[in-house]
Amino acid sequence: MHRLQDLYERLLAHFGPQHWWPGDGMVEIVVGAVLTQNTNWRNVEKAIANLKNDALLSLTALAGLPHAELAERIRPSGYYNLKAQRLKNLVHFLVDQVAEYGSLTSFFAQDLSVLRLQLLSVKGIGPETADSILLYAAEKQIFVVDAYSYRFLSRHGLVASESSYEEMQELFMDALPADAALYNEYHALLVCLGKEFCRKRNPRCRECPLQDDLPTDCWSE
DNA sequence: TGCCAGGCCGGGT
DNA sequence: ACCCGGCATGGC
Repeated sequence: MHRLQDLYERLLAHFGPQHWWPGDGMVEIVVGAVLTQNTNWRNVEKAIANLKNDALLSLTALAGLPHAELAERIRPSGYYNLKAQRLKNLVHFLVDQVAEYGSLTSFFAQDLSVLRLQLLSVKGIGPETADSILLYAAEKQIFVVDAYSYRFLSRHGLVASESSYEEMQELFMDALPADAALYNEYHALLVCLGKEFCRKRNPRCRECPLQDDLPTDCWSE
């Protein structure tokens, strides 16, 4: 068994299943993926609630909403002008795809690598956002790498020096069975671990469930 | 109080 | 090909 599989089992045993984005709809997942860029999820929830309360959580509603009104709704998630534009870019792209393929589900049924390149071509959609959409909305077998993933791999000596996003992604995907549900949980567990034990100078770092495997006290540094 | 959160882009070396 | 500033709110 690969080291990364063992670490996964331990994280799962400690934190339990996280069940990220369990079925609130593809549009909500897509919107959340953009809004959570470098932003606390709690702030994103407020923004999504604003949209949901006004029945704006659909591609057509979002596409027809003026920039200022969208920005106002998503204000709590931060970078609201920037994200309003990025959401617009993505929504317009998806509306075009729905027009061509008939539905979001049909569009997402395409080949993974094709979808990924298309998403990355939308301004404001980078690797992590694209992969989050692919994994959590399209349910593709793709591992989502984030800031925690690098610290995790680095701290456990699984990457020598700074690696690219794609290199770290390959590391996980080569070590694990190709399983979207597994990738989903693993990513969520890493975020969970990071939130609790990866804060800089966190005095609770010795309570980290993986502390036994670590050479020093705090694996965040 | 200051620091940070589930990044990405554009301009400068 | 990297490095860096900008983007912005809410929570601890």
